[in-house]
Amino acid sequence: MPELPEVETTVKGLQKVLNRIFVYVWTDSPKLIKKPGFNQFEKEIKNKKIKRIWRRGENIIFELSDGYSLLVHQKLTGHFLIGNWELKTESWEPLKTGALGERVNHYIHLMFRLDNGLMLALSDLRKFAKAELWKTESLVEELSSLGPEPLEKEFTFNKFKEIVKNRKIKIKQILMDQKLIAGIGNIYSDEILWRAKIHPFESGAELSEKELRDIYKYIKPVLNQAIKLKGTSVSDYRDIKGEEGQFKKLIKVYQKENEKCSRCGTKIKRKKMGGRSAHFCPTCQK
DNA sequence: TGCAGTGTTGCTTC
DNA sequence: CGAAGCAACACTGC
Repeated sequence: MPELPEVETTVKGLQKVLNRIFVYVWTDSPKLIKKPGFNQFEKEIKNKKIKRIWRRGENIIFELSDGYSLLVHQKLTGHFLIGNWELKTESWEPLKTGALGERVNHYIHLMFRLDNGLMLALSDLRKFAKAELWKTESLVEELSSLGPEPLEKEFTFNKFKEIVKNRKIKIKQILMDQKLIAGIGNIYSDEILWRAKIHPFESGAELSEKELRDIYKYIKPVLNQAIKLKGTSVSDYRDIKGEEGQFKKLIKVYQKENEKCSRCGTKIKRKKMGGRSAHFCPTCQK
């Protein structure tokens, strides 16, 4: 599910577990806990208080007491749910209700019981999501290898130009590379480039100053608008209340192969780029 | 029925 | 060094 707007939406929803304490953790896929092993994870996270919940790129970070931080990356289909359902002695009884009903239950692979009785659950159809428990200090250092946050003031046009210029890789790949710019993925790179009228296969080094300005001009507005609409729902993505994101109404090219470009009527094309799909209008994106 | 495609990342290979 | 391919997994849709 997640690119910056979806993760931002999730982080906002998660604020309601601020100051809560982890009292119990359950998983049916210990493999999703990458650091440390599950047993140690369980031992260390117990009784830690959630002091701050924030986002860096597509990563969700729960800053905990005693100098620990829990990092969750939702990858393709992960999403958090908060509920007040009960824990039975023998088995967990996750959501009886909810946007996707029983379907959701089946995909919950990690659950935390909080000190006020609420459950914090991670649902993840494809099981690509990861959770890691770090010492906050080393996590901060780790995260510093990510590119700048595109919505921060410091992400100026000059900064953007510096990142793109002289890079021979395709502009869409530059936008999606988390080490260059953090938080933009397949959907929003397609959407930004359509608005800027730039072909996704254009190499960064070959873009003119004007073209760079056109791209830059749309990065923040597209992301901000998507945040306002709580992101884009593709298949299983839901916000923390189980609601779908509404940005899909404003999607112009992503997954719209063979539909007409709303600007010029040409059929939208899909073309492979390194195992992913790029969607674009072959007429207005040059 | 089978296979290509799906929001991401990270490893291996050339 | 870069780029490409593929694997992690489960499901949908043509």
